[in-house]
Amino acid sequence: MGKTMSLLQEIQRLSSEIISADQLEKMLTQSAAGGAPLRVKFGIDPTFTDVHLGHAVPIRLLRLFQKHGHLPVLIIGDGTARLGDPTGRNDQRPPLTEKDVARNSATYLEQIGTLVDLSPGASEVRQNSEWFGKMDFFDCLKLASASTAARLLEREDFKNRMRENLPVHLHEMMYPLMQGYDSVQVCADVELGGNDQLFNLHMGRQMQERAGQRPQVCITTPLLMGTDGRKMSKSYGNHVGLNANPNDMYGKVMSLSDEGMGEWFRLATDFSDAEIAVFLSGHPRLAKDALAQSIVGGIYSVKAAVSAADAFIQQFRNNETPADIPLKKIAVGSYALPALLKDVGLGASTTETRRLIAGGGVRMNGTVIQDVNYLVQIEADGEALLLQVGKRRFVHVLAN
RNA sequence: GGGGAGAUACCUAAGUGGCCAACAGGGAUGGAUUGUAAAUCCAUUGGCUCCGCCUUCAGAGGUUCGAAUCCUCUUCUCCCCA
Repeated sequence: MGKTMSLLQEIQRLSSEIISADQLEKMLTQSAAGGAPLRVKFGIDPTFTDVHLGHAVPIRLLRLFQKHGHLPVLIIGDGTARLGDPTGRNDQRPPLTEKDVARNSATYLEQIGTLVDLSPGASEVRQNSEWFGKMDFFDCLKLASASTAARLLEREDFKNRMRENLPVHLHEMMYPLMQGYDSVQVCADVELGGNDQLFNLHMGRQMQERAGQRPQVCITTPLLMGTDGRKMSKSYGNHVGLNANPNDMYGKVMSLSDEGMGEWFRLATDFSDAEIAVFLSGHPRLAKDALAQSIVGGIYSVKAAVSAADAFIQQFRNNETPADIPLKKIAVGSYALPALLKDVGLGASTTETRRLIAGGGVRMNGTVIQDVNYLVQIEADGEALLLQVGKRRFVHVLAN
């Protein structure tokens, strides 16, 4: 009983809303008293390949359930991905091809696998095309009859879009129904999602009730804000990808604004509230270092985290060159510096690289070059040339 | 089906015949500084064979010495009516 209570508390710490906590407590108690493990559903849309730390919050919660003997049921939304979850979007997502979906699903599972044990028996992984692929148009109509236009339009982002005179497509309104139907198909006991998913999770309860099942408990988790305080999103460039290499991941976390640290500690690390308080009362840079190391350590290893921290100090505090610099081979000859920079991938256009040069952002073997017309000789047996743009883009150039 | 409004660079959003490669804000990038890729300040933000040239303002035509701005058609969206 005490064990159930502490699990419940841990769950509450990572969640923003539980519908309902009483029901969850009952389920946990029942399960602990020899009942079946809870089927904890978490759905992901393989719409793009990057899973970031924001997604990791519900995944961490999923792991918590798994650690206590419950069964994660992962739904790969390969059926729903064809239309795209409208949540948080001002316009609809472009539809994906089957190939995109397959590739994205694979990388998703790989990245989620860093946090949750996905082996058969420990988890269940399902694709919702399994049931949606079999449905014909009449089944689809039947699904649509499960809700009403008014009910679906209650959704926050639909309401907003209607108010702003932006399009809301009919198929988008099907999305919550499909997600709800997934819950019916896998007989979910609990469903997890970010707190923008509340509406969709509720739909699962309704549809299960309609189908004569026990309605699932819905748990939403707070959304982890991006490094700049806005919603974490790849398109804002403020995300920390789970597949980022340790050094990048460490650096990205270090770019988090000081104000965001408390929440990141709570949602993305295993530190207790007391430990977090100690960090936050100390020096912000040290606190952020601990945060970054903990995050990198959790996904990779403590060793990787320590070395990422060292590399970071070396590169940004001491302005030394990093250890791993990509090497580009290039034909022997004489190059205008802007064109050379562009050729080795340090800029998208010569106009851009010219600006960087003029702005004092380009170094060659450690020396700032501000002459836009500078000519570089690439010799057959010469030493590797070190090109640097800004503080973190380095390339070695060698004749091939 | 009828009537009206709209589509501008990564995003938001000005501009309604020349002063527009296009105001402003956000973001991004570079520089200075520091406690970090925090904060703050400054600069840059279509391309090129770069002190000049080329291609942009949903798409295609047209009017004009000259168009993001005017006209015609097309595509897409929103609103009102049916």
